[in-house]
Amino acid sequence: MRIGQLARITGVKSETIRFYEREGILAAPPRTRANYRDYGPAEEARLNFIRRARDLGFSMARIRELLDLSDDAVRSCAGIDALARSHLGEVERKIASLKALRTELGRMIAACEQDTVGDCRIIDVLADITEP
Amino acid sequence: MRIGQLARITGVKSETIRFYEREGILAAPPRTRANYRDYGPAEEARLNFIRRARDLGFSMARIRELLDLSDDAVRSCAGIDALARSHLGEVERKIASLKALRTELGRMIAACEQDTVGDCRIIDVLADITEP
DNA sequence: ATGCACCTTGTAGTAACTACAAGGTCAAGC
DNA sequence: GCTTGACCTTGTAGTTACTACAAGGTGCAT
Repeated sequence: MRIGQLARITGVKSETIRFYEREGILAAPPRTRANYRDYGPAEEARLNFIRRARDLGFSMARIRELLDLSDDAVRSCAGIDALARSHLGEVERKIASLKALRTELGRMIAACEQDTVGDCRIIDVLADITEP
Repeated sequence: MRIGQLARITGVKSETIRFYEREGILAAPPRTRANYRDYGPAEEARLNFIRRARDLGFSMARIRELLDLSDDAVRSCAGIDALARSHLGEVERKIASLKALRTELGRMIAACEQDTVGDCRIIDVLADITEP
């Protein structure tokens, strides 16, 4: 498929897809006779991954590392282990923060249902999550 | 406290704190005789919140909305409810994605412990999470 | 009174997009 | 066969959310 269709499917703009290629995070696909980029389903999956990871607040450097975990068999098991553990720590922290946020938002909605506005503790709710 | 100490405590650079003030996401604090910004614990909590929310991939506009939930009593209960529900949806989605990522990272680490490298399914793991 | 660490404003640079300009490609319709 | 329109190409410039640096003021300790 061409870049436009891939953009529609993934919700990532054509310009951004080309940007990812320039940054080396997405491989340059084969070209058609007309010099158009020609993508397959593997690129679609990879692009969806990148998009989600960005939405979760991972930097491009961090995403590059995650993709490396997936890409090369070159890496040693010890290397994979260390990298995966480090990412796992970040993921756990994010989950903890989001759960705290979810609880507070749920509480506010519940209070509203009873028309008892009650003050918002959103700010305090993330206060004791351990440092990133 | 002055901006430097607030920066050390929160891990947010002084320049970034001033930037948040310019953007109206953090109120301008009182000044000392020497025209230095003078912060209290409320600003510290707010700043920690902003920092965590950014780390979780929320845009500044979205954070502004969350802080508005907390700030003004002006808003109607219906307004609070709608906004909180919308944020709750985003939070739930992020949690689901992160849990999938956590599972896969855990699987890879476990495989490594048995020296059975096994291929990485990180990319596929976020594939079926519903669209943001 | 002179370092020194700290603060002030302002401007310019970075990361990760995003938009736009100027032009090439190609299937569809007249 | 030629044009129209949707699509593609590269390249450059703008946006968001910082980040770094310059040029100078403040104030405590020697």
